[in-house]
Order: sequence, then structure tokens, then C-alpha cells
Amino acid sequence: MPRWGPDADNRLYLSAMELIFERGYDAVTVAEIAEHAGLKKRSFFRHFADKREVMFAGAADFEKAVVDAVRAAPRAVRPVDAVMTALADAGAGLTKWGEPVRQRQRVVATSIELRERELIKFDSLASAVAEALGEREVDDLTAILVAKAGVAALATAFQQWVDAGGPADFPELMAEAHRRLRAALCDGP
Amino acid sequence: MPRWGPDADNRLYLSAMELIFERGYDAVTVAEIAEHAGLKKRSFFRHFADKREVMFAGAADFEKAVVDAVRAAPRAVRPVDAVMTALADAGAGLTKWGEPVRQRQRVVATSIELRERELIKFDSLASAVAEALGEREVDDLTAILVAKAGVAALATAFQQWVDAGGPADFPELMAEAHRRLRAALCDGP
DNA sequence: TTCATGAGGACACCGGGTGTCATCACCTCC
DNA sequence: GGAGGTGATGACACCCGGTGTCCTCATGAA
Repeated sequence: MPRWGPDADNRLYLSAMELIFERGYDAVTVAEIAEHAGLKKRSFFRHFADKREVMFAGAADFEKAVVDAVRAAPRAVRPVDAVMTALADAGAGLTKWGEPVRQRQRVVATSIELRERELIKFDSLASAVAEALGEREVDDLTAILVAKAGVAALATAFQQWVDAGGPADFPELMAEAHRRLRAALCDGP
Repeated sequence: MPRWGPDADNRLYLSAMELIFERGYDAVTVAEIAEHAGLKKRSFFRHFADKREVMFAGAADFEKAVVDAVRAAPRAVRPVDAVMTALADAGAGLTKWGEPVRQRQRVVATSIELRERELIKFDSLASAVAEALGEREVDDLTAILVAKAGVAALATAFQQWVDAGGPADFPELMAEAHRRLRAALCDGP
């Protein structure tokens, strides 16, 4: 399909990762990323909406995977369980890539603007999940709350996975987060 | 204490609100805000870290109020209830200001960068709440999850309050969010 | 061979944000 | 009351992210 230098998107992505992992996000300019990929600054912005976005390539795929899994869950499954399972599975797929993912996440942690972008990705994910829940006769308020709670569990489990360093079972981290949240909310005096 | 033109912070804030409410966030430059307050662009950045920050003046006070309330909650109160109550009370204090707060929030909704900033404020709030919970013998994982669930309820209730338009009882919106979340997580098959 | 197409380049411009040095009102202390 | 310290502001020069516009040119189809 690409009729020019093949795969400009991917070349830019790889170029960005190489330079940013080496020197840090703030110390690399868009012009440098582009030149390193054999392109010009102006062209970078034809492939990525802004500099931050290159760090979140694949986020749309992740969101789609989660939403599809929520939609595919049997109606008998409670909404919260459908969401937690979908997020755990998608997270398992992501964390399977191991070290590069951790490295990327450590870069995100160094920059406020990247943290902000990450949070809006999470928020977008929650909204999409809530909408998917709406298709299974869950009221809007419950849907968004369950979605946000799920995303909170995901973010927490993901952080633990990054900090763990070695191999860690992501779905188990998610399940543990779910249990703790449930205990905190449900076990009452 | 201020020995120059009094209250430059507040002048800049009022100047920003006036211009932004009138023309929209993107259509107003920092230089315009500063000049309108009798200052120069360079000085704006001596009072606010960036352009977005002027829309969130008072966020630090809000966070402090919440954290103090969590700390002040009796030990017998469950963590989740302490958090929800603290957030409901702080939210009540905020929503008491009525229309100007709704107007500000509508501006935030128009801009991606403002949404991002809002999300990181919420995230900061959750971290601060989690730390406060840590002081009452709540394990770290539970603390951050409860804090994030509370903030999710806050954000949802706040959105409902903005959309409601007229007077709305914020603590009741929070309580309803808490009930729905609890029902979704706890009522099992 | 010609032509439409779309990726990429050139170039100018804008606005947010920062480093640095100069200025100047105010306060204090002698 | 004058000297000096202090801190807020101004002036100015940059940098970089981001965009609008027009031009170039390889490619594939007719």
C-alpha cells in the first residue's frame, strides 16, 4: 500500500524509540526523530498528531481489543466481571512483550505531558468500555463507574507489573486488584 | 505582603476568565491575558506554570481539604466511607459557587489539553488520598484502589452536577454513585 | 506516454515556554 | 534621610511544537 519509502509510520516509531530510550523524551526533538527516519519534521506530523502520540502507538488497538472482549462476554456474566476479564486479557497480551513495554512505561513516567496523555488514553478506554456496557442493559451511571473502576484496577496492576521487573502474571495482578477493591467496598461492619 | 501591584495572581486569574469565557480558551493568548491584567507575558509564567494551570486555580486547596478530611475521619469509619465523605464534602464546597464553576468546567470540556490537565489533577488527588489512607493502616494496594474509586465517583458526580444545570445536591449525587458502584461490585449472582 | 494521486519537502508563521540581564519600587537599617 | 538589599517586573532573544500553503515528484493506471 505505501508507495513511497515503505512503512514511514513504523520507521518514525522505531526512530523515536531509539532516540528517546537513549537520550530521554525531552532531549529529543521532533525534527531529530524525523531526520533519523529519513524524513522532515513536517512529515512527522502527517503520521502522528503530536510528539506525545508516538509513545502510545497501539493504544487504539488495545482499546478495540478490550471493547470487543466486553461485547463478546456472555450475558450471564456480571458487567464488572466482564470488564475485569477483558482488561486482564488485553493486559496479558500487552505485557507479553516484556522489557520494551517496561522501558516505554518508564519513559512515560519521566514526563508530565506523557503522563497526561496516558491518563486521557485511560479515560478514553473507560468511556469506550462504558459504552459497550450500555449495550447490555446496564444503566449509564453504573456503566461509567464500573468502567472507571476496571481501568483503575488495570492501571494499578500495570504499575505493579512494571515495578516488578521480572516476569509477573498480569491477569493474577488484575485479579488481586479486583479482590482488594471488592473487599474494601463490600466487606462492611 | 505583595509590594507591587496588589494581587497579581488574582488579577491574572480574573483576566483569564473574562477573556476565555468570552472568546474561548484557544482563541486567547497568554500575552493577551497578561496585558489585560497590566502585565507582560513573561510575568504570567512567573505566577502560573503554564497557560492550562490558570484554569485550575484552587485545585491545590481542594486537594488539601480532601486529604485533611480523610485524616480527620474517625478510625472506626471504613476507608472507603472516609474517602467518599471527604470527597462529597469538598465537592459540596466547590459546587456551592454555582454557575461560575459550571462555566469553567464547560471550558475545560472544549479543550483536549485542559481535559488532560484535569485528569492529572484527579490523579494527583487520588495519590494524595491514598497516602492519607496509608496513615490508617490500610495496605498500599487497597489504598490506591479505594482512592481511585472515590475519585471516579467524584468525577462522575461532578459531571452530573454540571450537566444538571440547575441546583443539584452534590453529596447526594456522590452517595448515589457510591451506591451504584457498591451494587455493581458487591451484589453477586 | 500521459495523467491523476498522494506522500513528502520547502518555507513561513504562530504561540507556548524559558534563560538572562536590567530595572525599579519598596523596605530596612544605619 | 540616604545606602543598600530584595523581589517583582520588563526587555529581549531563543527554542520547539505545531500548522497552513504551495510545490515536487515517484508511482500506478489508463
